[in-house]
Amino acid sequence: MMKLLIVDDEPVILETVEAKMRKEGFTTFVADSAEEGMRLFRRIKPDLVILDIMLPQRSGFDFCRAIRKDSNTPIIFVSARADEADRVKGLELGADDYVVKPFNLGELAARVKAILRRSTGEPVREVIESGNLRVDPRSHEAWIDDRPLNLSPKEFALMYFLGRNVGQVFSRETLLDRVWGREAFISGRTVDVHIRWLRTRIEPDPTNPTRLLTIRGVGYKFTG
Amino acid sequence: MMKLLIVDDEPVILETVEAKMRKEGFTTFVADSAEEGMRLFRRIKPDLVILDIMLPQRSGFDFCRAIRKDSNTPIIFVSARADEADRVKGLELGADDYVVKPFNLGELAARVKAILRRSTGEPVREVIESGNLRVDPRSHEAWIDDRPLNLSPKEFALMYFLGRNVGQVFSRETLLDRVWGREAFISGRTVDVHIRWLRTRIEPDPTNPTRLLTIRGVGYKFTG
DNA sequence: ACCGTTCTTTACAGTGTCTTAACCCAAATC
DNA sequence: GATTTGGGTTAAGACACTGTAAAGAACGGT
Repeated sequence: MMKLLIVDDEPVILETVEAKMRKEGFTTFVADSAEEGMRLFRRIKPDLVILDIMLPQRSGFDFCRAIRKDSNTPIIFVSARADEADRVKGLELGADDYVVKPFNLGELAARVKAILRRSTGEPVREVIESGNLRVDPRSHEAWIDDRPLNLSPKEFALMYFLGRNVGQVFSRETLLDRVWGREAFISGRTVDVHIRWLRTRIEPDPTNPTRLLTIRGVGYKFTG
Repeated sequence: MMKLLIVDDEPVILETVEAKMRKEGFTTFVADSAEEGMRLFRRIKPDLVILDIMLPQRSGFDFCRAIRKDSNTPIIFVSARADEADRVKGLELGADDYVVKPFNLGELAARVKAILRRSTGEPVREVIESGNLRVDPRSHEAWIDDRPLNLSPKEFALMYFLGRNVGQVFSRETLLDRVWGREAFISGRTVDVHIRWLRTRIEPDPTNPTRLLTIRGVGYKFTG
């Protein structure tokens, strides 16, 4: 999970921003001073920093410089002033974005996501080939012997995941966690159903599977 | 010695860029408005222009047009926005490169040198052809079978982007990020609408698309 | 200042997909 | 062999997602 460090000397800002970002699914850490922020930064190595430049004694700038000295961690500046000089100074110091108070929380969240998307790059999406099966996440298509299999979104996600981990057994819980997502509170039996559907697509005889196997009492595995 | 003309209305940018370029061994001239820039341009005939398109009253675009009217002097655009439409517009007007703020000074210098090195370099903007579809960013026109499509700016930007990435699926979020630009805080549904409009232009039967496909739960892709 | 174009939002309808629940069967356990 | 446990299978309702139209806002040109 992505970790955010939020540094601001106004408690109210700190709280509201933290609440919003938690709701958006980020893990948050907060600091109300540059010193505390720096300590936290070194310890938790956040994926992005939301930083109020107007901390006392211009220490926001110092903080930014300190971070930039030995990392490329994205920084979003937050400031009460629309002062152009400050803005430029901020960008020059290596800020990735700049938001002026009062700001919209949704907008801030959107910018955070946009930057994280950019900096971390898209997750590696590579084509999977296993026997006569081919799965291409970039075009979101899958084939068997060049015959397209029109998988539904979940079917595709499940197939892609199993295809990346050929031969490994996964419990229903693990599959729910990694294919459905952590927030999914879903009955484990749902997995069975999707497995069945996948079988009807990739197995010649879905009732006697040869590639998508059940390991009784454990889970499922794709043999390749 | 190579002469650079730098045009930007933000004094701090002007200063920092000028300082860097001098240090890199260029002779620099600066202007903080399009008018002043045009005067200087005629007098000193620089080898390259670094131009902020976001000058007041869109005069950056006008300036660019004016230069292109009677010279091939390379131009590097600098902009606060990553907006695809602007980018296309810029390339259409004859920009040789396009740098988005906040930019790294070293990177800017590198681009300047690269462009000057290939004085008769390869064009950055390329025509896209895919089946009977042709998209030309220089003239900002698109055709199907030589029949012009009269795309609106956003339609064009979207078509151009998808055309450069045939077969790849893009989420609404990604499209907003890469076609609309970083500053866009826009409902994802807007993408749907533009997709629909594009379909009415390039699909024989927009209700049953064959080239501009929906990947349910994921996004859209252009198959070519 | 007006008008036409383009962009964005919103609402609603239609439809594909997901999840659940129920029932049945097979395997393990006693 | 009876009982228990786990998985297969199916169908139906709930849900989420997209298509589409239309209205309002923003923009540019005259």
